[in-house]
Amino acid sequence: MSTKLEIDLDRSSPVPLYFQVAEQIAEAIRRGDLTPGSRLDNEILLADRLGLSRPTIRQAIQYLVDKGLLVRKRGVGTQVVHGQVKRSVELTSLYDDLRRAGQEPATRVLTLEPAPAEEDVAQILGVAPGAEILRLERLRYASGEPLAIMHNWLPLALVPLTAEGLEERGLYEVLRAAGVRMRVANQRIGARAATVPEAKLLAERRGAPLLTMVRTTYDDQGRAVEHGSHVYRASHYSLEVTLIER
Amino acid sequence: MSTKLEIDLDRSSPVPLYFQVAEQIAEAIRRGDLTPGSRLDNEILLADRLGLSRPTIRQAIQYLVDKGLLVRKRGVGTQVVHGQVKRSVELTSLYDDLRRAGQEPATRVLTLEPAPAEEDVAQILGVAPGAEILRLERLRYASGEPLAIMHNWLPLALVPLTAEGLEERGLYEVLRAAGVRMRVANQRIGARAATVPEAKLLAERRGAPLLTMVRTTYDDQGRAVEHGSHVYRASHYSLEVTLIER
DNA sequence: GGTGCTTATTTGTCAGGACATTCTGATGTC
DNA sequence: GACATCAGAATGTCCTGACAAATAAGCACC
Repeated sequence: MSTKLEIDLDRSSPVPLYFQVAEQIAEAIRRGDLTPGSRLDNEILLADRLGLSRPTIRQAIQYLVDKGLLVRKRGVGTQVVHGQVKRSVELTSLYDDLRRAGQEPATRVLTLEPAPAEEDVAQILGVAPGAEILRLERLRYASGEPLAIMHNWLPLALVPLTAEGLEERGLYEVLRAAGVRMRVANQRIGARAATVPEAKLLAERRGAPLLTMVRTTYDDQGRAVEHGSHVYRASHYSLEVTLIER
Repeated sequence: MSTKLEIDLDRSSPVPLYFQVAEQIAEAIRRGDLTPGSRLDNEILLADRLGLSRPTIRQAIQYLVDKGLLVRKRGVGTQVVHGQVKRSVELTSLYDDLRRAGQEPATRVLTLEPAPAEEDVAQILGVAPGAEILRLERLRYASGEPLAIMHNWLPLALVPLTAEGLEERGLYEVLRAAGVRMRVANQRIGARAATVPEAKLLAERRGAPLLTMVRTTYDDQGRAVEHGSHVYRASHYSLEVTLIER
């Protein structure tokens, strides 16, 4: 199976060589040039052909193995995985997900104000109880229908937020644009029946099943940057997660 | 912050050196010898002190960065993350989760029989429509209370399953013990109201909110090894997921 | 006193080589 | 014909060495 797999390298580019290789292999898989189950040339041959060292090739392949596109087996070789692996787990927001799905999302900001931190939220965000934090409440629509009620709490000094900005872009996008580098998120996903006010906001019956998600996001340094408690209309939304075991 | 951080290496052990280093650093973090925010010695110094090369040290650190325990910054150094990062995402089953939480789980096998594959399941598992596959239906209890109804479909030739085996161990444990190496899982999580038969089995009211999960698990090669459709009592269970962005 | 430049430190990337381990298939033996 | 043994091939681990890029701190200059 010696698919010749053309790879162009640009040594003057600031993009690392291993990443250039990885992207072009991934692209070949997406395009179908590399079919599931087909074997890649061995690392030494690849390195030789591209004029790179074996560690660089290994780094490229390792990157794709971590993303779940390739499988390595010692003594055998490297293969493209069978089966359609969806895109890997990412730190995305509901807004991003909806946009990717082609449904133009809309947001109504219900609350955006500083407020003293309740004890539990204060502990999660790592601030003193009673300290001022930003409280944010939004209603998210997709295709004109209400979809989710979203509560968020953020450290006050983090980033300047405006209602206008939050109605045009997702919270994550705003944070990222402001230079916040989110790295770890802890999510607890559950379900419960809608209360009367929730039902009213979401155009559901009282008692309708809601999907709930409580999430805390940490940055680079492990500092909490956002804590959110959201409810989704189960009839209109579900969450997708892909797990990859290393 | 020159925490001395003793690390013993056993060069005669078959355990890779980078892994020995990684485990002992992780252990030091767990023990509290390395406090959140503290900086590790730089890679070159570490390599020197342990008599290892820098790539080996880097591999050890990279392993822990991927697990979310450490953070690297160019020009700055490597730090232990602030904040309690729960254990990383893993391919675990409900059974494993319950056992870890100290609740002795119990299982009642309702159905365990070969059956012709419906079209949708056949496509997911990659077999011909109408081919024989194994259909499995279980009721899972925790602390004596019913918790979940679990439907699974598996390729017939995969592994011999017995009702006795499945009442003593989780499905994942049985599969793993039989040499199946699961690597990727795709989960869709949602919620809906309980139907009457579901409510009866789970000791809930009709219409009670249920957490639903549809999952397909793939092995090493990307072949589907299991497809499941489960419902959980939302009042008694929630899912936890940790995302790490690389 | 503040601003911009320089410099030291640290991780990121890359090269090339050596040996170990594991898996597959072929070969040989009983 | 079935089983054990062996050789080849591929990835896994580990080494040494070098330069690049980003960050932070100190320093000179205005």
